[in-house]
Amino acid sequence: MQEITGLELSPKKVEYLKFLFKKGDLVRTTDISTELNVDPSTSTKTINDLSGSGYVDHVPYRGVRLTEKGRAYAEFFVNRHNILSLMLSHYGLSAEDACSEVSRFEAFVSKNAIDTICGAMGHPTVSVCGKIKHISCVSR
Amino acid sequence: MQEITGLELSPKKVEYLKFLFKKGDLVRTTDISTELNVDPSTSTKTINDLSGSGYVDHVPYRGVRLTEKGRAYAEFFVNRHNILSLMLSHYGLSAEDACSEVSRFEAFVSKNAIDTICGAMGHPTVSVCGKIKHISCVSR
DNA sequence: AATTTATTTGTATATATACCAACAAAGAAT
DNA sequence: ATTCTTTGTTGGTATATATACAAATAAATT
Repeated sequence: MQEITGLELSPKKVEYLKFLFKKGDLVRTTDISTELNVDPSTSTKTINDLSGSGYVDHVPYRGVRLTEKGRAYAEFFVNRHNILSLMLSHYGLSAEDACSEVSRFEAFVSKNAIDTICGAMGHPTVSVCGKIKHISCVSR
Repeated sequence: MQEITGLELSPKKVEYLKFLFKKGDLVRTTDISTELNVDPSTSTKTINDLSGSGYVDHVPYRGVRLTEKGRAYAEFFVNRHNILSLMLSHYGLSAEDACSEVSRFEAFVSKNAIDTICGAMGHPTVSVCGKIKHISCVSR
């Protein structure tokens, strides 16, 4: 498995993986389109992209699920979101504001930066948005 | 002058304004292309865009300068960069890492968030990247 | 089997970015 | 001042991302 830099995927694709991770198992492309407010054809196409680069397996007309690689990335993406939200909440942003602010820029924050921030925080396990796991977080 | 949300311009356009602000006066499109590592044709086109939306004045074959509006935005962009860099440096990132990390995502952080963070920091005047001014920073 | 629903494919649009080649203007040199 | 050189601009083309509508197709339901 290659190194995660954190900058591999566009903001939208990060959303897709986080949603698939949250749902856990086989997910229908229509569920994705509902959740992310896009046309079903859009989610199918994006899923095809993600499938082509190995993040998901897609059985047409059946559903989508994360690959091993996709799961690892999704897990990082969720942690990244939570760590950044926690950070912003330390500077006076409400949970909701922190969360929505982070959603806009999280795709552009590297794994290196997240590992460093996470270490400086003492590897917290709870954020304002959800729990934080530390599977892949290198101690710094 | 309309309210600044901070989300008006793309990352590249933010770079353009920050560079123009740094240079101060009339700037040649070629200087921009050199600084931002883009083709001269690219900088000319982008400047035309920025001119169309009122951020710069462009006299073809002569140069570019910020409008009043452009200057106000650029000033905010520089402050935003510095405040975010300072924030990341609080979590163990070096000045260079903080600065380059922030460069990637700063365009997606709202003025509201920056004002809040800035207030929580006690309106610092110095960052790891440069000085911070507080002209337009609403106290929170 | 027929109909309805879900999904995919094909085509199309919009934004942002950027390169190259062709052209125009400005400044310098004769 | 007319040419030469440098600088700057425009037009054409291309990529990546994200999106949607309409048509086609597969699956599920009656």
